[in-house]
Amino acid sequence: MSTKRKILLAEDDENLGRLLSTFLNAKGFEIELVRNGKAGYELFNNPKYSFDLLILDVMMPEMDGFTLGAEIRELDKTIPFLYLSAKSMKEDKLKGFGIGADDYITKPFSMEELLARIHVILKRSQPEQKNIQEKVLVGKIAYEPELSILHLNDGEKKLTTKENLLLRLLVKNQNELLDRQAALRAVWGDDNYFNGRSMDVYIAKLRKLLKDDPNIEIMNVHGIGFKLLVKQ
Amino acid sequence: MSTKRKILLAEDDENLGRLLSTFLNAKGFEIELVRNGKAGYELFNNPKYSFDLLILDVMMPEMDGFTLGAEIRELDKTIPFLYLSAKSMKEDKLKGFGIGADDYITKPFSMEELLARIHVILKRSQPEQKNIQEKVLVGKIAYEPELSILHLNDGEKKLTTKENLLLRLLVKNQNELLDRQAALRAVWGDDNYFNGRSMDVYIAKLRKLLKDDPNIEIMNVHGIGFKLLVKQ
DNA sequence: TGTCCGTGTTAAAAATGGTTAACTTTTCTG
DNA sequence: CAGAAAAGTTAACCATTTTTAACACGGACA
Repeated sequence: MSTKRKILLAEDDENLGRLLSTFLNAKGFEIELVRNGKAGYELFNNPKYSFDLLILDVMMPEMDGFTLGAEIRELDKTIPFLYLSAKSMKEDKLKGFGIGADDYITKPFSMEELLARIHVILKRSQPEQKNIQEKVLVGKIAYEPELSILHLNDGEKKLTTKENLLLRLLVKNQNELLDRQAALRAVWGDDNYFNGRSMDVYIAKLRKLLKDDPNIEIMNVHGIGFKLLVKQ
Repeated sequence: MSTKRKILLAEDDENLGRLLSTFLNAKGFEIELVRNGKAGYELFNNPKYSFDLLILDVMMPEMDGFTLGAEIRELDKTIPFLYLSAKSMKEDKLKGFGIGADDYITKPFSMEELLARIHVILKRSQPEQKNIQEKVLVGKIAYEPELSILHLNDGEKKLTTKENLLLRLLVKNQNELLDRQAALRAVWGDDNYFNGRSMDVYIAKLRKLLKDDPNIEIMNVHGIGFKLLVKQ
């Protein structure tokens, strides 16, 4: 599981700052909020922190967003940042892009649009190169989710699509509850009764496969879901 | 600096189309202009062309921009595209981003802003990449899509049209899912039952050819599509 | 303690895919 | 332009994957 994306938010408007902070936090980001450009510059430079994205208000006290963006660009040629601005004058936008911003959003904007644009930037700026070699250890059984392969005592077992999707979910939630409905929607797209019975069939199949390691157990939580228990 | 960046512009408004075309041309891009979604899809699919960026109008005859973007995204997971739209309704924007667009620009916009946003996208989108070059290595097998040639252990194999189109798609989506219907529409133009069976026959042929490298596998994803797995 | 509901398990049915070969269409070539 | 060769499609048969059905079990709760 990947770690949280860290965002430096420089916004002097207290309300907007708190609002954005809370919203993005709820969406799974880690936010550091500063109230002026100078503080933003210092935090960016503080070696204890490192960020995946910067969101800069254009108009701020101490040091405006354009200056901040430019100074940061001097230090880091690739870190993505975007501007929030009350003005929508063309020259400002062009100035922002000229400094090297990845986006320029004018207020008022919808939270959801900001979120969508953040995702676009992160997708392009850190292309997680998919490693199909990735191997996960489930107990002492090796599992290659990208290749749908389980390495058992008596050789490799090629998993079917559904087996693989379900096992992947269970492993991702190792030792935590995997909600029944959530799993159904993720694997079958719909949580109706029949898909539920299909899933139960697949749970049985996986249990049979995972019997290889006696410390692994797929536990049922009555009426709620399943839990893949891996005892050390 | 490499060759000119190629842009596919899908815009039904004749004036705007010509204007954009001329402007971007003057800025050093090579533009292919089409007037509806269907033509856009066909040009994108034409193996004689390859693009660095797509600019899609949302409202177009034959096939709207959203559908076009979605169909293209099925065939190519990484090609960047952006929307131009007269509407500025939030849901539309979110729909556009949801499909995988890199930007969503509402009319009227300034040419200079469009240009700035194009540069941002091109800067971030991997220039080294899956855009098929002259010669590609699939595992240790060399493949020349333009010439329909596969370099196998025992000499060159000249591929037929269908073999080549299908392999090209698989290679472009290397290690990612190639949707069954999308592939059928791209290669056969229609995803009816019989074309599906034809494709299965061609998958079998390609498997036989690719057996040359044991690290290559065309995996089926039941009911969904195929995945060309290339293990290093 | 009996009944309901959710789950466990197995088997059969249905859907989808793999492969080969026959057949049809297209392209090449004399 | 005819015949051959190549390419593409359809058919048939078998294998694999997924869904559905059937029956059993066990916990929750009146």
